[in-house]
Amino acid sequence: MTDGETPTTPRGRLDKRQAIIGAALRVFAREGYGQASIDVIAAEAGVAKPTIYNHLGGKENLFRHVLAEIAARSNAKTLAALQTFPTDPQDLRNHLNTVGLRLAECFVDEQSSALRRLLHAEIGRFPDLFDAVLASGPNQATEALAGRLARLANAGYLTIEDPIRAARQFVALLTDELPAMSALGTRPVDPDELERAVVAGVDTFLRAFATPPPEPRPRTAAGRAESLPR
Amino acid sequence: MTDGETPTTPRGRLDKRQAIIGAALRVFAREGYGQASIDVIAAEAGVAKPTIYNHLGGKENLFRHVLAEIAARSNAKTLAALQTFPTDPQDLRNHLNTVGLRLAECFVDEQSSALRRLLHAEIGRFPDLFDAVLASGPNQATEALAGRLARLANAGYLTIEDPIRAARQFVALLTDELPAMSALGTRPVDPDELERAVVAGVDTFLRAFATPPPEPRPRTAAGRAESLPR
DNA sequence: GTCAAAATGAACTGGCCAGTTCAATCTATC
DNA sequence: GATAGATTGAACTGGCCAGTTCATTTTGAC
Repeated sequence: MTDGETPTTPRGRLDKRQAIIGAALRVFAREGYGQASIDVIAAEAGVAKPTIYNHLGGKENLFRHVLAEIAARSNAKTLAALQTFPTDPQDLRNHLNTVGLRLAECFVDEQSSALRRLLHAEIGRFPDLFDAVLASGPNQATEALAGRLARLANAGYLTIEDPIRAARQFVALLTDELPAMSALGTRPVDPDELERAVVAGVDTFLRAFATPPPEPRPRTAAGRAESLPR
Repeated sequence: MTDGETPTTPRGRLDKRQAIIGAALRVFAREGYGQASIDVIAAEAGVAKPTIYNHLGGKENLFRHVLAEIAARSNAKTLAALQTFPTDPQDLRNHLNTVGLRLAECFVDEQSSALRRLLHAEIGRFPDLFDAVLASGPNQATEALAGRLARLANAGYLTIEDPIRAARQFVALLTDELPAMSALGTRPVDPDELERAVVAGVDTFLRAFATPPPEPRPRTAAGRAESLPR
């Protein structure tokens, strides 16, 4: 309706469904569940209102599909970021900084942030969604990360008793400043600030978990000086 | 209305205002801003609807007052918890565990959690509230905590370059498991689990920031064994 | 006891929205 | 080009709710 000529919604396709979910994703993320209007979603999808009810039952069902979609996308992004995890621990700190930066970028990603906001907002109305998203997303990422950390520990580069906990703490250290920096994902993040936060998180992580190098001076952790901008 | 006999709302007092804010706090926390109904708030406060509009302008104004109230309470609780921070660093780990547990209890507190949920949910509608609450709450706590940490560092018990960052990371390590454990504050937390999470956070914090004691055996940190359930 | 200010309740307005209905139109396929 | 199924627009129902009005009652102070 808003632009009847654009080929983005080819009017009559069976992928109306995708258009609907995409539009619903945007509108829910923008306005929240309660304030989102089906009419607005229909308009934004370039679709008639009854079509929505044909494809996906009602508002609640639509919302569940949307959350599942965002969760799947965010999870895929995060797991992809973990692929860059160092197996070769030459210059472990730099590798961790790199993978940490990718994880942090996943964290401040617009859709990830929207997902977190929606979960917080609607946990009263949809208590089950929280556990479902947790299981399908962060828990998998934590497991994957824990496996990578365990390999490094096993090879002697890190000293870790509980890899799951270490993985959670790694993420916690990486992301603790990000909500404030991005205003819960509603404003863009300065890449430099993001990198500084990541470097700080990796630094503390290595302080806690790096195995001291074989040289007889384990008291001063290796390569920490150049990572502190101020 | 619901209980016309109770002396909690003495009908006709000027503290109607407090009753209104209290009820609004509960209803907003329970239902969110959009779904909360002024009629319900009025009923729950034992007050007529026009009274709400007399005391506090409209729904939006009421919401802002409510958030200010929760933020102030949570902040006060947190700062009080920080009073127990160790100045005497005998058995630093145990002291940090204690103060960490109090901080974690503040974090999972019903009102703190509700505040976080409401901020996440309504940051689109009330973008200013996020920064306001941040400034009035967590930032003050971080400053206070940083001061305490700096004293310990200055006395040689911790090795900290940036106390503010260390304070943020301390809190991040303490709280990283809590949202999942408490389902964003919507279900009670097992005190044992809470303590275990705190002990784990403090352990990693000390690994990263504790200055090694003068004794020659710093590798096995004291009192860590009993804190690992699995 | 009197009186003014505050509180009450009940009704009312205007607006928004989920979900439905239906006749007309489009689309793909054969 | 005929047909079945999807799509459309538009109107409609029923419900919820913010905010207002007003005549009546309650309250506290004097």
